[in-house]
Amino acid sequence: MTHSEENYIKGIYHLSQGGKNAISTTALAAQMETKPSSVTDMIKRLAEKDLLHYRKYQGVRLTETGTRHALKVIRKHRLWESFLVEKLDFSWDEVHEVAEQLEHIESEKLVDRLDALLNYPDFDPHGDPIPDKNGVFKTRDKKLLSAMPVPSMGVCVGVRDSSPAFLKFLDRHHIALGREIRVLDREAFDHSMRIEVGGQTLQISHQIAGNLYLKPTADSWKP
Amino acid sequence: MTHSEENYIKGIYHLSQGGKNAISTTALAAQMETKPSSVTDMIKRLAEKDLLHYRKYQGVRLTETGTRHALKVIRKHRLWESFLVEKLDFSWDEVHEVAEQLEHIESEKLVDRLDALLNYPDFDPHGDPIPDKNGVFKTRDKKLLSAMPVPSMGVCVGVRDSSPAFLKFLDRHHIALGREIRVLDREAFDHSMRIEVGGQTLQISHQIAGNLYLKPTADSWKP
DNA sequence: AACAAAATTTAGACAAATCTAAAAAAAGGT
DNA sequence: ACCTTTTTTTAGATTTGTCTAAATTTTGTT
Ligand SMILES: [Mn+2]
Ligand SMILES: [Mn+2]
Ligand SMILES: [Mn+2]
Ligand SMILES: [Mn+2]
Repeated sequence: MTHSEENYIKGIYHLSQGGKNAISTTALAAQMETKPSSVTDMIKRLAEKDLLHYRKYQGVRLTETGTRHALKVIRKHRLWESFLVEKLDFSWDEVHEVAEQLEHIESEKLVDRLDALLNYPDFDPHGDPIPDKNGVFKTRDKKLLSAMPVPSMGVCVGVRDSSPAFLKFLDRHHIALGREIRVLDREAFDHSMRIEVGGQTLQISHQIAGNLYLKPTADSWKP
Repeated sequence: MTHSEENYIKGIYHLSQGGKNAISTTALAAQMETKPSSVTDMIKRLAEKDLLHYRKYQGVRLTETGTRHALKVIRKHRLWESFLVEKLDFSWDEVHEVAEQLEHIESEKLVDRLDALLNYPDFDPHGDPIPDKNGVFKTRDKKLLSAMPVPSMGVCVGVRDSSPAFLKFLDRHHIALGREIRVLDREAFDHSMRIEVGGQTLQISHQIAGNLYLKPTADSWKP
Protein backbone atom coordinates (compact mmCIF):
# COMPACT_ATOMS: atom_id res chain seq x y z
CA MET A 1 0.00 0.00 0.00
CA THR A 2 1.22 3.48 -0.86
CA HIS A 3 1.08 6.37 1.60
CA SER A 4 -1.80 7.85 -0.32
CA GLU A 5 -3.78 4.63 -0.27
CA GLU A 6 -3.23 4.30 3.47
CA ASN A 7 -4.40 7.87 3.98
CA TYR A 8 -7.58 7.24 2.05
CA ILE A 9 -8.33 4.05 3.99
CA LYS A 10 -7.77 5.91 7.23
CA GLY A 11 -9.97 8.78 6.06
CA ILE A 12 -12.80 6.41 5.19
CA TYR A 13 -12.45 4.67 8.54
CA HIS A 14 -12.74 7.95 10.42
CA LEU A 15 -15.79 9.03 8.44
CA SER A 16 -17.39 5.65 9.08
CA GLN A 17 -17.12 5.97 12.87
CA GLY A 18 -20.58 6.51 14.30
CA GLY A 19 -22.68 5.19 11.42
CA LYS A 20 -22.74 2.18 9.13
CA ASN A 21 -23.67 4.20 6.05
CA ALA A 22 -21.59 4.28 2.91
CA ILE A 23 -19.20 7.23 2.58
CA SER A 24 -19.94 9.56 -0.33
CA THR A 25 -17.34 10.71 -2.81
CA THR A 26 -17.89 14.33 -1.80
CA ALA A 27 -17.53 13.65 1.91
CA LEU A 28 -14.31 11.74 1.29
CA ALA A 29 -13.01 14.48 -1.00
CA ALA A 30 -13.58 17.00 1.81
CA GLN A 31 -11.86 14.74 4.36
CA MET A 32 -8.86 14.20 2.10
CA GLU A 33 -8.73 17.83 0.99
CA THR A 34 -8.85 16.81 -2.64
CA LYS A 35 -11.30 16.81 -5.58
CA PRO A 36 -14.16 14.33 -6.03
CA SER A 37 -12.71 13.22 -9.36
CA SER A 38 -9.46 12.28 -7.67
CA VAL A 39 -11.43 10.34 -5.09
CA THR A 40 -13.26 8.41 -7.78
CA ASP A 41 -9.94 7.40 -9.33
CA MET A 42 -8.51 6.29 -6.01
CA ILE A 43 -11.53 4.35 -4.78
CA LYS A 44 -11.53 2.37 -8.01
CA ARG A 45 -7.97 1.29 -7.27
CA LEU A 46 -8.82 0.46 -3.67
CA ALA A 47 -11.91 -1.51 -4.71
CA GLU A 48 -9.73 -3.40 -7.19
CA LYS A 49 -7.53 -4.40 -4.24
CA ASP A 50 -10.56 -5.43 -2.21
CA LEU A 51 -9.94 -2.86 0.49
CA LEU A 52 -13.41 -1.41 0.06
CA HIS A 53 -16.82 -2.11 -1.46
CA TYR A 54 -17.78 0.30 -4.20
CA ARG A 55 -20.82 0.58 -6.43
CA LYS A 56 -20.92 3.53 -8.80
CA TYR A 57 -22.76 6.51 -7.34
CA GLN A 58 -23.39 4.57 -4.12
CA GLY A 59 -20.33 5.53 -2.06
CA VAL A 60 -17.84 3.23 -0.37
CA ARG A 61 -17.57 1.04 2.69
CA LEU A 62 -14.37 -0.59 3.98
CA THR A 63 -14.06 -4.34 3.65
CA GLU A 64 -12.88 -6.45 6.57
CA THR A 65 -9.35 -6.22 5.13
CA GLY A 66 -9.67 -2.48 4.65
CA THR A 67 -10.73 -2.00 8.25
CA ARG A 68 -7.82 -4.09 9.48
CA HIS A 69 -5.41 -1.94 7.48
CA ALA A 70 -7.00 1.27 8.77
CA LEU A 71 -6.62 0.12 12.35
CA LYS A 72 -2.98 -0.70 11.76
CA VAL A 73 -2.27 2.79 10.49
CA ILE A 74 -4.23 4.35 13.35
CA ARG A 75 -2.35 2.19 15.84
CA LYS A 76 0.95 3.42 14.45
CA HIS A 77 -0.20 7.03 14.35
CA ARG A 78 -1.27 7.03 17.98
CA LEU A 79 1.72 5.08 19.25
CA TRP A 80 4.07 7.53 17.56
CA GLU A 81 2.15 10.46 19.03
CA SER A 82 2.51 8.87 22.45
CA PHE A 83 6.21 8.30 21.87
CA LEU A 84 6.78 11.91 20.87
CA VAL A 85 5.06 13.18 24.00
CA GLU A 86 6.40 10.61 26.47
CA LYS A 87 9.95 10.18 25.26
CA LEU A 88 10.80 13.30 23.28
CA ASP A 89 8.90 15.94 25.25
CA PHE A 90 6.74 17.12 22.40
CA SER A 91 3.58 18.94 23.41
CA TRP A 92 0.21 17.48 22.38
CA ASP A 93 -0.28 20.13 19.71
CA GLU A 94 3.00 19.31 17.94
CA VAL A 95 2.68 15.57 17.45
CA HIS A 96 -0.01 15.10 14.83
CA GLU A 97 1.90 16.45 11.87
CA VAL A 98 4.95 14.29 12.54
CA ALA A 99 2.79 11.23 13.26
CA GLU A 100 1.17 11.71 9.84
CA GLN A 101 4.56 10.84 8.41
CA LEU A 102 5.62 8.19 10.91
CA GLU A 103 2.37 6.22 10.58
CA HIS A 104 3.51 4.99 7.16
CA ILE A 105 6.74 3.36 8.32
CA GLU A 106 6.52 -0.35 7.63
CA SER A 107 7.96 -2.58 10.33
CA GLU A 108 5.86 -4.78 12.53
CA LYS A 109 8.77 -5.21 14.89
CA LEU A 110 9.26 -1.46 15.23
CA VAL A 111 5.62 -0.88 16.13
CA ASP A 112 5.49 -3.65 18.67
CA ARG A 113 8.76 -2.63 20.32
CA LEU A 114 7.53 0.95 20.47
CA ASP A 115 4.35 -0.31 22.11
CA ALA A 116 6.44 -2.16 24.69
CA LEU A 117 8.75 0.83 25.29
CA LEU A 118 5.67 2.92 26.08
CA ASN A 119 4.26 0.20 28.31
CA TYR A 120 1.33 -0.71 26.11
CA PRO A 121 -0.64 2.53 26.43
CA ASP A 122 -4.42 2.39 25.93
CA PHE A 123 -4.86 6.02 24.90
CA ASP A 124 -2.87 8.59 22.97
CA PRO A 125 -2.06 12.17 24.04
CA HIS A 126 -5.46 13.35 22.79
CA GLY A 127 -7.37 10.67 24.67
CA ASP A 128 -7.97 8.55 21.57
CA PRO A 129 -7.79 4.78 22.03
CA ILE A 130 -4.76 2.89 20.65
CA PRO A 131 -5.67 -0.38 18.93
CA ASP A 132 -3.55 -3.34 20.00
CA LYS A 133 -1.74 -5.77 17.65
CA ASN A 134 -5.12 -7.31 16.78
CA GLY A 135 -6.96 -4.05 16.23
CA VAL A 136 -8.81 -4.24 19.54
CA PHE A 137 -9.13 -1.03 21.54
CA LYS A 138 -10.72 0.15 24.76
CA THR A 139 -13.71 2.43 24.84
CA ARG A 140 -14.49 4.83 27.62
CA ASP A 141 -17.78 6.45 28.49
CA LYS A 142 -17.22 10.08 27.75
CA LYS A 143 -19.53 12.96 27.08
CA LEU A 144 -18.98 16.23 25.27
CA LEU A 145 -18.76 19.05 27.77
CA SER A 146 -21.53 20.74 25.78
CA ALA A 147 -23.80 17.78 26.57
CA MET A 148 -23.10 17.70 30.31
CA PRO A 149 -25.87 18.53 32.76
CA VAL A 150 -25.70 21.68 34.90
CA PRO A 151 -24.38 21.45 37.50
CA SER A 152 -22.12 18.40 37.25
CA MET A 153 -18.51 17.27 37.34
CA GLY A 154 -16.19 15.29 35.18
CA VAL A 155 -12.61 14.55 34.29
CA CYS A 156 -11.20 15.69 30.95
CA VAL A 157 -10.46 12.53 28.95
CA GLY A 158 -10.17 13.66 25.36
CA VAL A 159 -10.57 16.19 22.59
CA ARG A 160 -12.72 15.95 19.46
CA ASP A 161 -10.69 18.52 17.54
CA SER A 162 -6.96 18.14 17.94
CA SER A 163 -5.82 21.12 15.91
CA PRO A 164 -2.90 23.07 17.39
CA ALA A 165 -5.11 26.16 17.71
CA PHE A 166 -7.60 24.37 19.95
CA LEU A 167 -4.98 22.50 21.97
CA LYS A 168 -2.99 25.67 22.61
CA PHE A 169 -6.19 27.35 23.79
CA LEU A 170 -6.69 24.53 26.28
CA ASP A 171 -3.07 24.83 27.42
CA ARG A 172 -3.51 28.54 28.06
CA HIS A 173 -6.46 27.75 30.34
CA HIS A 174 -4.74 24.84 32.04
CA ILE A 175 -7.13 22.30 30.65
CA ALA A 176 -5.35 18.99 30.14
CA LEU A 177 -6.23 15.29 30.14
CA GLY A 178 -6.93 14.14 33.70
CA ARG A 179 -8.03 17.59 34.86
CA GLU A 180 -11.17 17.73 36.97
CA ILE A 181 -13.79 20.12 35.62
CA ARG A 182 -16.87 21.48 37.38
CA VAL A 183 -19.74 22.45 35.11
CA LEU A 184 -21.26 25.49 36.80
CA ASP A 185 -23.69 27.06 34.41
CA ARG A 186 -25.03 27.23 30.87
CA GLU A 187 -26.19 30.44 29.19
CA ALA A 188 -29.54 29.87 27.47
CA PHE A 189 -28.90 32.38 24.67
CA ASP A 190 -25.61 31.17 23.12
CA HIS A 191 -25.05 27.94 25.05
CA SER A 192 -21.77 29.25 26.39
CA MET A 193 -20.81 27.66 29.70
CA ARG A 194 -19.18 28.59 32.94
CA ILE A 195 -16.79 25.97 34.27
CA GLU A 196 -14.27 25.68 37.03
CA VAL A 197 -10.90 24.14 36.35
CA GLY A 198 -7.90 24.24 38.66
CA GLY A 199 -9.59 26.64 41.03
CA GLN A 200 -10.28 29.13 38.24
CA THR A 201 -13.70 29.97 36.87
CA LEU A 202 -13.86 30.20 33.11
CA GLN A 203 -16.46 31.21 30.52
CA ILE A 204 -16.25 29.09 27.37
CA SER A 205 -18.12 29.17 24.06
CA HIS A 206 -20.39 26.43 22.77
CA GLN A 207 -17.78 25.63 20.14
CA ILE A 208 -15.13 24.96 22.74
CA ALA A 209 -17.51 22.92 24.88
CA GLY A 210 -18.43 20.87 21.81
CA ASN A 211 -14.85 19.71 21.36
CA LEU A 212 -13.94 18.60 24.85
CA TYR A 213 -14.77 15.16 26.25
CA LEU A 214 -15.38 14.57 29.94
CA LYS A 215 -15.85 11.39 31.88
CA PRO A 216 -18.72 12.29 34.22
CA THR A 217 -17.71 11.68 37.84
CA ALA A 218 -21.08 12.45 39.46
CA ASP A 219 -24.60 12.74 38.03
CA SER A 220 -24.93 16.10 39.62
CA TRP A 221 -22.98 18.44 41.79
CA LYS A 222 -24.22 20.86 44.46
CA PRO A 223 -22.14 24.00 45.16
CA MET B 1 12.69 16.97 -1.82
CA THR B 2 11.05 13.64 -2.56
CA HIS B 3 12.25 10.37 -1.02
CA SER B 4 13.75 9.41 -4.36
CA GLU B 5 15.64 12.67 -4.70
CA GLU B 6 17.01 12.30 -1.19
CA ASN B 7 18.13 8.78 -1.98
CA TYR B 8 19.97 9.91 -5.10
CA ILE B 9 21.71 12.73 -3.23
CA LYS B 10 22.74 10.28 -0.54
CA GLY B 11 23.95 7.79 -3.16
CA ILE B 12 26.07 10.43 -4.86
CA TYR B 13 27.52 11.53 -1.53
CA HIS B 14 28.56 7.98 -0.68
CA LEU B 15 30.17 7.43 -4.06
CA SER B 16 32.06 10.71 -3.69
CA GLN B 17 33.67 9.69 -0.40
CA GLY B 18 37.35 9.09 -0.99
CA GLY B 19 37.81 11.04 -4.22
CA LYS B 20 36.85 14.43 -5.66
CA ASN B 21 36.02 13.05 -9.10
CA ALA B 22 32.65 13.40 -10.77
CA ILE B 23 30.30 10.43 -10.42
CA SER B 24 29.40 8.69 -13.68
CA THR B 25 25.87 7.86 -14.72
CA THR B 26 26.69 4.16 -14.77
CA ALA B 27 28.25 4.17 -11.31
CA LEU B 28 25.24 5.95 -9.90
CA ALA B 29 22.85 3.60 -11.66
CA ALA B 30 24.64 0.67 -10.02
CA GLN B 31 24.52 2.34 -6.59
CA MET B 32 20.81 3.10 -6.92
CA GLU B 33 20.01 -0.28 -8.45
CA THR B 34 18.36 1.35 -11.43
CA LYS B 35 19.01 2.01 -15.14
CA PRO B 36 21.34 4.68 -16.51
CA SER B 37 18.46 6.26 -18.42
CA SER B 38 16.53 6.73 -15.18
CA VAL B 39 19.61 8.30 -13.64
CA THR B 40 19.94 10.78 -16.49
CA ASP B 41 16.33 11.86 -15.96
CA MET B 42 16.80 12.30 -12.23
CA ILE B 43 20.12 14.16 -12.33
CA LYS B 44 18.58 16.65 -14.73
CA ARG B 45 15.89 17.39 -12.14
CA LEU B 46 18.47 17.63 -9.34
CA ALA B 47 20.71 19.90 -11.42
CA GLU B 48 17.66 22.09 -12.09
CA LYS B 49 17.27 22.44 -8.33
CA ASP B 50 20.97 23.26 -7.91
CA LEU B 51 21.65 20.22 -5.77
CA LEU B 52 24.38 19.05 -8.12
CA HIS B 53 26.60 20.17 -10.99
CA TYR B 54 25.97 18.35 -14.23
CA ARG B 55 27.48 18.63 -17.69
CA LYS B 56 26.28 16.17 -20.28
CA TYR B 57 28.51 13.11 -20.48
CA GLN B 58 30.70 14.50 -17.69
CA GLY B 59 29.04 13.00 -14.62
CA VAL B 60 27.81 14.81 -11.52
CA ARG B 61 29.19 16.41 -8.38
CA LEU B 62 27.14 17.62 -5.42
CA THR B 63 26.85 21.35 -4.84
CA GLU B 64 27.36 22.83 -1.39
CA THR B 65 23.59 22.66 -0.90
CA GLY B 66 23.48 19.09 -2.15
CA THR B 67 26.17 18.03 0.29
CA ARG B 68 24.34 19.70 3.17
CA HIS B 69 21.18 17.82 2.27
CA ALA B 70 23.05 14.53 1.99
CA LEU B 71 24.55 14.99 5.44
CA LYS B 72 21.14 15.72 6.90
CA VAL B 73 19.73 12.48 5.53
CA ILE B 74 22.78 10.53 6.69
CA ARG B 75 22.49 12.11 10.14
CA LYS B 76 18.88 10.98 10.38
CA HIS B 77 19.66 7.51 9.07
CA ARG B 78 22.40 6.91 11.63
CA LEU B 79 20.52 8.46 14.54
CA TRP B 80 17.53 6.23 13.82
CA GLU B 81 19.78 3.19 13.58
CA SER B 82 21.24 4.11 16.97
CA PHE B 83 17.77 4.59 18.40
CA LEU B 84 16.61 1.21 17.19
CA VAL B 85 19.58 -0.53 18.77
CA GLU B 86 19.77 1.48 21.99
CA LYS B 87 16.10 1.94 22.79
CA LEU B 88 14.24 -0.80 20.97
CA ASP B 89 16.73 -3.65 21.23
CA PHE B 90 17.13 -4.20 17.53
CA SER B 91 20.30 -6.01 16.49
CA TRP B 92 22.77 -4.24 14.22
CA ASP B 93 21.75 -6.34 11.22
CA GLU B 94 18.07 -5.36 11.49
CA VAL B 95 18.29 -1.58 11.59
CA HIS B 96 19.34 -0.51 8.12
CA GLU B 97 16.15 -1.40 6.31
CA VAL B 98 13.94 0.45 8.78
CA ALA B 99 16.32 3.43 8.88
CA GLU B 100 16.03 3.66 5.09
CA GLN B 101 12.40 4.61 5.69
CA LEU B 102 12.86 6.70 8.83
CA GLU B 103 15.61 8.86 7.30
CA HIS B 104 12.99 10.63 5.17
CA ILE B 105 10.84 11.85 8.06
CA GLU B 106 10.85 15.64 8.03
CA SER B 107 11.05 17.28 11.43
CA GLU B 108 14.08 19.14 12.68
CA LYS B 109 12.74 18.99 16.20
CA LEU B 110 12.30 15.23 16.04
CA VAL B 111 15.87 14.68 14.89
CA ASP B 112 17.38 16.95 17.50
CA ARG B 113 15.33 15.48 20.33
CA LEU B 114 16.28 12.00 19.20
CA ASP B 115 19.92 13.09 19.25
CA ALA B 116 19.47 14.33 22.82
CA LEU B 117 17.61 11.17 23.91
CA LEU B 118 20.57 9.13 22.68
CA ASN B 119 23.03 11.48 24.38
CA TYR B 120 24.54 12.90 21.20
CA PRO B 121 26.25 9.77 19.93
CA ASP B 122 29.29 10.17 17.67
CA PHE B 123 28.98 6.83 15.91
CA ASP B 124 26.16 4.57 14.76
CA PRO B 125 25.83 0.80 15.44
CA HIS B 126 28.10 0.03 12.49
CA GLY B 127 30.83 2.41 13.63
CA ASP B 128 29.92 5.09 11.07
CA PRO B 129 30.15 8.72 12.24
CA ILE B 130 26.94 10.66 12.91
CA PRO B 131 27.03 14.24 11.58
CA ASP B 132 25.86 16.85 14.09
CA LYS B 133 23.24 19.57 13.42
CA ASN B 134 25.79 21.42 11.30
CA GLY B 135 26.97 18.42 9.32
CA VAL B 136 30.22 18.07 11.25
CA PHE B 137 31.35 14.59 12.22
CA LYS B 138 34.28 12.89 13.94
CA THR B 139 36.80 10.78 12.13
CA ARG B 140 38.74 7.96 13.68
CA ASP B 141 41.96 6.38 12.53
CA LYS B 142 40.94 2.94 11.51
CA LYS B 143 42.47 0.32 9.30
CA LEU B 144 40.95 -2.59 7.43
CA LEU B 145 41.85 -5.84 9.15
CA SER B 146 43.19 -7.01 5.78
CA ALA B 147 45.68 -4.13 5.88
CA MET B 148 46.92 -4.77 9.44
CA PRO B 149 50.52 -5.90 9.99
CA VAL B 150 51.23 -9.38 11.33
CA PRO B 151 51.41 -9.71 14.25
CA SER B 152 49.46 -6.79 15.70
CA MET B 153 46.42 -5.86 17.75
CA GLY B 154 43.40 -3.62 17.42
CA VAL B 155 39.90 -2.91 18.55
CA CYS B 156 37.00 -3.50 16.18
CA VAL B 157 35.52 -0.06 15.41
CA GLY B 158 33.46 -0.50 12.28
CA VAL B 159 32.31 -2.50 9.28
CA ARG B 160 32.64 -1.60 5.62
CA ASP B 161 29.80 -3.85 4.52
CA SER B 162 26.77 -3.74 6.76
CA SER B 163 24.65 -6.36 5.07
CA PRO B 164 22.76 -8.67 7.42
CA ALA B 165 24.67 -11.66 6.03
CA PHE B 166 28.03 -10.19 7.03
CA LEU B 167 26.84 -8.85 10.38
CA LYS B 168 25.28 -12.17 11.34
CA PHE B 169 28.54 -13.88 10.46
CA LEU B 170 30.35 -11.54 12.84
CA ASP B 171 27.75 -12.22 15.55
CA ARG B 172 28.27 -15.95 15.21
CA HIS B 173 31.99 -15.47 15.84
CA HIS B 174 31.46 -12.99 18.65
CA ILE B 175 33.00 -10.12 16.74
CA ALA B 176 31.37 -6.86 17.79
CA LEU B 177 32.31 -3.19 18.02
CA GLY B 178 34.72 -2.65 20.91
CA ARG B 179 36.07 -6.20 20.75
CA GLU B 180 39.82 -6.58 20.97
CA ILE B 181 41.31 -8.54 18.10
CA ARG B 182 44.79 -10.07 17.84
CA VAL B 183 46.11 -10.45 14.32
CA LEU B 184 48.14 -13.67 14.46
CA ASP B 185 48.99 -14.66 10.94
CA ARG B 186 48.40 -14.11 7.24
CA GLU B 187 48.45 -16.91 4.65
CA ALA B 188 50.56 -15.89 1.63
CA PHE B 189 48.51 -17.88 -0.88
CA ASP B 190 44.94 -16.58 -0.38
CA HIS B 191 45.55 -13.77 2.13
CA SER B 192 43.28 -15.47 4.65
CA MET B 193 44.15 -14.56 8.24
CA ARG B 194 44.29 -16.14 11.64
CA ILE B 195 42.99 -13.91 14.41
CA GLU B 196 42.18 -14.27 18.06
CA VAL B 197 38.99 -12.80 19.41
CA GLY B 198 37.51 -13.46 22.84
CA GLY B 199 40.05 -16.18 23.59
CA GLN B 200 39.14 -18.08 20.42
CA THR B 201 41.38 -18.49 17.41
CA LEU B 202 39.66 -18.02 14.10
CA GLN B 203 40.58 -18.40 10.42
CA ILE B 204 38.96 -15.74 8.22
CA SER B 205 38.97 -15.16 4.46
CA HIS B 206 40.43 -12.12 2.75
CA GLN B 207 36.90 -10.99 1.95
CA ILE B 208 35.92 -10.90 5.59
CA ALA B 209 39.15 -9.18 6.61
CA GLY B 210 38.53 -6.58 3.91
CA ASN B 211 35.26 -5.52 5.49
CA LEU B 212 36.24 -5.10 9.12
CA TYR B 213 37.81 -1.94 10.51
CA LEU B 214 40.20 -1.98 13.47
CA LYS B 215 41.72 0.82 15.46
CA PRO B 216 45.30 -0.38 15.90
CA THR B 217 46.27 -0.51 19.58
CA ALA B 218 49.93 -1.46 19.16
CA ASP B 219 52.28 -1.38 16.20
CA SER B 220 53.21 -4.95 16.83
CA TRP B 221 52.49 -7.72 19.21
CA LYS B 222 54.69 -10.51 20.52
CA PRO B 223 53.01 -13.79 21.56
C1' DA C 1 -43.70 13.34 -14.18
C1' DA C 2 -40.66 16.81 -15.48
C1' DC C 3 -37.12 19.81 -14.61
C1' DA C 4 -33.33 21.87 -12.08
C1' DA C 5 -29.70 21.26 -8.93
C1' DA C 6 -26.32 18.54 -6.88
C1' DA C 7 -23.36 14.68 -6.85
C1' DT C 8 -20.58 11.62 -9.33
C1' DT C 9 -18.02 9.83 -13.03
C1' DT C 10 -15.39 10.20 -17.34
C1' DA C 11 -12.09 12.26 -20.49
C1' DG C 12 -7.98 14.29 -21.13
C1' DA C 13 -3.89 16.52 -19.24
C1' DC C 14 0.22 16.80 -16.26
C1' DA C 15 4.31 15.75 -13.04
C1' DA C 16 7.24 12.21 -10.90
C1' DA C 17 9.73 8.16 -11.41
C1' DT C 18 10.63 4.43 -13.71
C1' DC C 19 11.46 1.22 -17.89
C1' DT C 20 13.11 -0.52 -22.93
C1' DA C 21 14.93 0.42 -27.29
C1' DA C 22 17.31 3.45 -30.26
C1' DA C 23 20.47 7.23 -31.19
C1' DA C 24 24.49 9.89 -30.13
C1' DA C 25 28.85 10.80 -27.96
C1' DA C 26 33.16 9.44 -25.85
C1' DA C 27 36.92 6.32 -25.17
C1' DG C 28 40.14 2.91 -26.60
C1' DG C 29 42.98 0.25 -29.74
C1' DT C 30 45.29 -0.48 -33.87
C1' DA D 1 42.69 8.53 -38.32
C1' DC D 2 39.40 5.01 -38.27
C1' DC D 3 36.65 1.63 -36.35
C1' DT D 4 34.67 -0.74 -32.38
C1' DT D 5 33.06 -0.86 -27.87
C1' DT D 6 31.27 1.39 -24.00
C1' DT D 7 28.88 5.07 -21.97
C1' DT D 8 25.37 8.31 -22.00
C1' DT D 9 21.39 10.49 -23.62
C1' DT D 10 16.96 10.65 -25.97
C1' DA D 11 12.41 8.99 -27.37
C1' DG D 12 8.46 6.89 -26.18
C1' DA D 13 5.74 4.10 -22.89
C1' DT D 14 3.83 3.01 -18.10
C1' DT D 15 2.14 3.73 -13.25
C1' DT D 16 0.55 6.66 -9.52
C1' DG D 17 -1.81 10.50 -8.09
C1' DT D 18 -3.51 14.61 -9.03
C1' DC D 19 -6.17 18.34 -11.65
C1' DT D 20 -10.02 20.83 -14.80
C1' DA D 21 -13.81 20.58 -17.70
C1' DA D 22 -17.43 18.02 -19.60
C1' DA D 23 -20.80 14.36 -19.41
C1' DT D 24 -23.82 11.51 -16.79
C1' DT D 25 -26.57 9.97 -12.97
C1' DT D 26 -29.12 10.82 -8.90
C1' DT D 27 -31.85 13.66 -5.94
C1' DG D 28 -35.09 17.12 -4.77
C1' DT D 29 -38.79 20.27 -5.96
C1' DT D 30 -42.48 21.85 -8.06
MN1 LIG E 1 -3.10 12.73 15.25
MN1 LIG F 1 -4.07 11.67 18.49
MN1 LIG G 1 22.36 1.89 7.36
MN1 LIG H 1 24.86 2.39 9.81
